[in-house]
Amino acid sequence: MRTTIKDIANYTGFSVTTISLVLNNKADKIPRSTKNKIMDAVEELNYHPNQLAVGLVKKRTQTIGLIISDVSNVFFSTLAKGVEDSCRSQGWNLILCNTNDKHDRDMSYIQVLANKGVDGILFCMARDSDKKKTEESIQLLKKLKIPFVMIDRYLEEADCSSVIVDHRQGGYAAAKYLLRHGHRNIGCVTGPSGLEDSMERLKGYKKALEEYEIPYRAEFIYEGNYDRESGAGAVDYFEDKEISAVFAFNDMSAYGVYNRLKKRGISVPEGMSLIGYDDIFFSEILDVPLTTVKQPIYEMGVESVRQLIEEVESDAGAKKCIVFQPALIVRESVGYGPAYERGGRPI
Amino acid sequence: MRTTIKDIANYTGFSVTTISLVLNNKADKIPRSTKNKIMDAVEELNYHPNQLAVGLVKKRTQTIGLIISDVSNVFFSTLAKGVEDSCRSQGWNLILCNTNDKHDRDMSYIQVLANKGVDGILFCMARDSDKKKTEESIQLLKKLKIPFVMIDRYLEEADCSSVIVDHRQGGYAAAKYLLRHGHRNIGCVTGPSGLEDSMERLKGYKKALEEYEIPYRAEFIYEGNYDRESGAGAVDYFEDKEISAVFAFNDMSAYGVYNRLKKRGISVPEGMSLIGYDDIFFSEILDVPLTTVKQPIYEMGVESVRQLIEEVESDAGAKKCIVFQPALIVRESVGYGPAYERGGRPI
DNA sequence: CTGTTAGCGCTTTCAC
DNA sequence: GTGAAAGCGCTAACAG
Repeated sequence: MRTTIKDIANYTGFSVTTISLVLNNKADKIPRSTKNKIMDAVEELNYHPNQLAVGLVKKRTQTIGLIISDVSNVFFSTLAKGVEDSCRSQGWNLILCNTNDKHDRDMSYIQVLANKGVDGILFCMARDSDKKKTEESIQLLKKLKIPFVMIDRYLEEADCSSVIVDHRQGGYAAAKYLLRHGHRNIGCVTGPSGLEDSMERLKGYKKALEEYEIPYRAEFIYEGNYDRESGAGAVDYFEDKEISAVFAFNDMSAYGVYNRLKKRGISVPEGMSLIGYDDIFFSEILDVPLTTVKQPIYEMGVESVRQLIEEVESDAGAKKCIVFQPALIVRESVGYGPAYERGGRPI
Repeated sequence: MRTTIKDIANYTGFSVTTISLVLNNKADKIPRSTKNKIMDAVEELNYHPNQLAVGLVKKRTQTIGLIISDVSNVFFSTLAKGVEDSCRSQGWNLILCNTNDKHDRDMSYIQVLANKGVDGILFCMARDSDKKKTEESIQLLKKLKIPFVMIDRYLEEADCSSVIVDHRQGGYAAAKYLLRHGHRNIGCVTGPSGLEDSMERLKGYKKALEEYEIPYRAEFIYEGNYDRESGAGAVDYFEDKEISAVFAFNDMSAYGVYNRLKKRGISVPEGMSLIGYDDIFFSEILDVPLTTVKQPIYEMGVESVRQLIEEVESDAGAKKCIVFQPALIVRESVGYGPAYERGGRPI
């Protein structure tokens, strides 16, 4: 049997109250000598409070839940790492929940976590969530009165904290970098048109064009699916479009672009400039290291925990939307375009 | 305030005992009518038992802890996915613990998990654990009487369950595949000589040579560090060794080999055959897709949970060492060697 | 068939 | 300064 607080009481001759008091640093009026005796006994009997009992009475467990779709996806595993590191450093624990992007698992995990008495939830909503499902999740969370912060998703209506990245800025930075290098006809390989992050990147791209007073041309946009095939398909599609650079909305499709170009004997960056998004680990080690846009995923994990704990500890607290800026990672896949040679307008 | 069992009792007019009985399916003698009333009330008041209270009295939490060094490492995130999936399907939960390979974090997490009342622990020991530290961890686990299964590490002495992969077999399979393709002079790029998995792969390699009655030549072995640089260094080292194939002990170093060969104008598999180990995701999408050895990591996660839960539920139960066999994934990086053309001895 | 009661291990109010 | 006692929400003997 584990040592309990009673054991310490018996062993030292004090009451459980006294033990509890000194263990919880509420022992203003208890003399050093008593404290010492108790601490010695704790050490000697190797006492560690049963956190189930503590949680039951304090209604705090120092535990949070992380709901994501799939830890084996590098985005989420990086996030989870940040979350876990942040938890540990503050003495908290983490319950991991994979939903495989199923909304009903979101729902059931929220309930399970509530039953386990987590103090808060970090919530990456399932991708299959439409407006109604989203609302349902949020509603449940609110009914259960569990503090939560949404990750990678911002909801105007839902009064809650979010940690997101500014994809528009990411798209803008990528496009502008290309423009500054003298590219004017820039093809895009987007993600599925339903996804907000893809749409935002596109908006950023448009904004950069506007700044350069270059008309937006729909035929330069190829709707992809964030996979290699999309990249390859885009190259075929762009064949007759006189494009000097491609902005792929993620590295996977950038890689597809790269391979298909190579197959056609077009080299990067000489024959075509290429920029990606995500900075997945092999982007750095390709033959032509990929210039790309990196999201501070780990930091988002860390920050979301900070925000969540703050809300937990202050009971509610101010809801915030924390926006992270992606960073342009310059490597070797972008060269100078025609406008640059003609005396472009580098800012 | 959350609905409690008392609320259900008041609402229905029955006692908490009766409620508890029907909720726990121990209500043999309770009439349908009563049951129905209770279930209706449960539904209506949206009652969910507080698992902290349940855990406190039952001494079971349906929760396990997973101690690994780093979720953001793809090996562990894949494992974690298997573990979590397996937990969910059985109604269990998972507390995730990252140690960054620090032994003292192993120790503190074990204690924390115990305090939280987990029913068992899946334990990937920190890499920095020497014999003494290893013993210390195991000792603690045993003192705490927490069922645990070791992952990726087998300890003869420690009477406990393990889930491991047969790296010797992996090394054997890779080497034999090369031999069957007519290669006789096969270079190896190993991992650090201290790591057991690397040593095991080497033993498998030797065993295959023996089977073919080919003398083992120490100069064909290049000690690497599981990184790209190791692969590049190996190519330089092998330059004057008349080797027709390289067995890299992981895909990262295989990739290093591949790149350096390319730089030297040697093509794979025409100029040199190459085989890797791990099957990391980009091995498949390289220009020359890499033939490699794949560990069933996800399945190991699933299986380790199965074993752990079995031990938890049977109180102790039989300790087992579950050995997984790696699989050879044949792609395009291995060609035929000199012995094959001279009429080799394919089995 | 159902209810009373005694905990599980802890915190906290209140009294001495 | 310290302790008795109530109670967190639940389960499980034991009665009846």
